[in-house]
Amino acid sequence: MPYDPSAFPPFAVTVDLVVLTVRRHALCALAVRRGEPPFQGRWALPGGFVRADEDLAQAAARELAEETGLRAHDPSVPAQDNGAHLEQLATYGDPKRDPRMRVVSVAHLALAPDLPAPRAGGDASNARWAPVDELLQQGGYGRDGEPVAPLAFDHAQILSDGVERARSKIEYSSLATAFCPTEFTVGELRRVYEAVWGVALDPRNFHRKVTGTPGFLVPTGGTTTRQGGRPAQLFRAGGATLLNPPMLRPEV
Amino acid sequence: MPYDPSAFPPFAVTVDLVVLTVRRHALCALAVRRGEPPFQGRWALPGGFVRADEDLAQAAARELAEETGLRAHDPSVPAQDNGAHLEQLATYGDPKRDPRMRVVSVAHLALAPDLPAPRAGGDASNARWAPVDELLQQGGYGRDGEPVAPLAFDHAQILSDGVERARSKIEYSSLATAFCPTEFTVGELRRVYEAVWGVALDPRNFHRKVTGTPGFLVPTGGTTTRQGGRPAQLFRAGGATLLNPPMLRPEV
DNA sequence: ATCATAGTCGTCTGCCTGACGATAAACACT
DNA sequence: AGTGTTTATCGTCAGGCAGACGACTATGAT
Repeated sequence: MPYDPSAFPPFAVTVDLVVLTVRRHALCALAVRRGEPPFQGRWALPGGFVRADEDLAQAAARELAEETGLRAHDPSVPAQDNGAHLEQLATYGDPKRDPRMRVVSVAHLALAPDLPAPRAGGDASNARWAPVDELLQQGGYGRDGEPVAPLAFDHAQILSDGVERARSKIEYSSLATAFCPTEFTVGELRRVYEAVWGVALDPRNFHRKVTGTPGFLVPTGGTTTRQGGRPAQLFRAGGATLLNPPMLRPEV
Repeated sequence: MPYDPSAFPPFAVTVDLVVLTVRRHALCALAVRRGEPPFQGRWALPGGFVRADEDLAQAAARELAEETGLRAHDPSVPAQDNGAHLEQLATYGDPKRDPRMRVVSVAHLALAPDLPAPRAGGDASNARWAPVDELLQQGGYGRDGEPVAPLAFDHAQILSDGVERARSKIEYSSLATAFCPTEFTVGELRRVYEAVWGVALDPRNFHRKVTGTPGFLVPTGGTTTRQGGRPAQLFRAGGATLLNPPMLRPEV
């Protein structure tokens, strides 16, 4: 095909973000309320246009910072604090996914520790952490009794893909620690797995597995009783990124 | 951010293909020679612009058919013959990746059985299957003694990501069968794993593993001696897509 | 003091893998 | 026909790891 600038159609390119966190034992995603049509008033994933001089990862990191104040974890700086994990998820380009024009969206997945209230342009009522089950259920009523509308555009599909990616990725990587604060206990880490997978795990076997995997956890020396019960050792995430053998997700 | 058509820059969107196959015990990728600048005369991955009314997967399937004659496997039709596996790989959007203009490329990964000669616009000299090691090595000389130039654009990165995806995906899925003809032997399947991973596997343990995994292989009843030696049973790919427990890749 | 809660250490059993011996069935020679 | 070579296939054994679960420890709440 010879090069002809008129031979290709112009696209708008956006990044959309699936920002996941664990709050109150539930896997939650960041949702923002749309202020203008289409889908005005509906919840959607945060996102925005990629700028002319911007890489895709930069655009995703910028949007993440704008929506949450989080800085993305630079993979070259292992021991960075309070940064979210950010990775490209997939790209969605159905010709009809945006009724206005042809938009290709490069979705990214961010995993963040539990945060204070979100902010969207300073307006808290237009951004919230919602349990992913609630965001993904079609119709019906949420836990507060209000009717639930499906997410705008194809964002339910994107969110679903992001959740699936997170579920499988914590199996074979140490990424579950991205949901935890800098220092955390084995029990807190276990509750992350339980929230993301939606299952109950045996505390004894889990403890044996994570403390026995070299490089996964580094003890800080401190202890805490913030969960009640016997004081628990505090750990930081170790240098290992890949878990081998992986953490096994129970059947069904 | 209010909607303003002038607020976003226009992008060109392309699909690039990493088409992998196993030939003569080596993992090979399809490369095409560029006929015009930039990178004129250099090898590149096949690809092209996404059309105005086309989904990304459609565009990838169209390019795959144009370059190889392969039809992409429709995931909803399990027992389809001679179709290639096609999946989205990742999206590359560095502002400077194409010197002409801002191009975002949605790379796709295709796994195909060994094919006759490739064709690129009917001209065989402009398309070839090349061992991925050869395409990825920087400079130096290929096996035929000719100097090796790096792939055009960021295609070395894309190819490298595609190979890594294929290597990890055959661990926990039955995708290795996508490299095989419709009917194949356990030994042929083992040689696929050996070529993709670049390791030697124990034939006895491999045989035990694949024949013992329910749904992976279905015996057709026939046998063949095309590999020499004792006749081997022929199999077809079974319905299972996920391998649990996975096939373990040897260390190092 | 007693209870509830959470954390930590052990034990046992079964499954899976890696290492490897042994046999089987073809073909290519002599 | 016999011998060697090649590939396929079955078996055995030991070690590692996961699931199930018992036991004990150290807090705070009542």
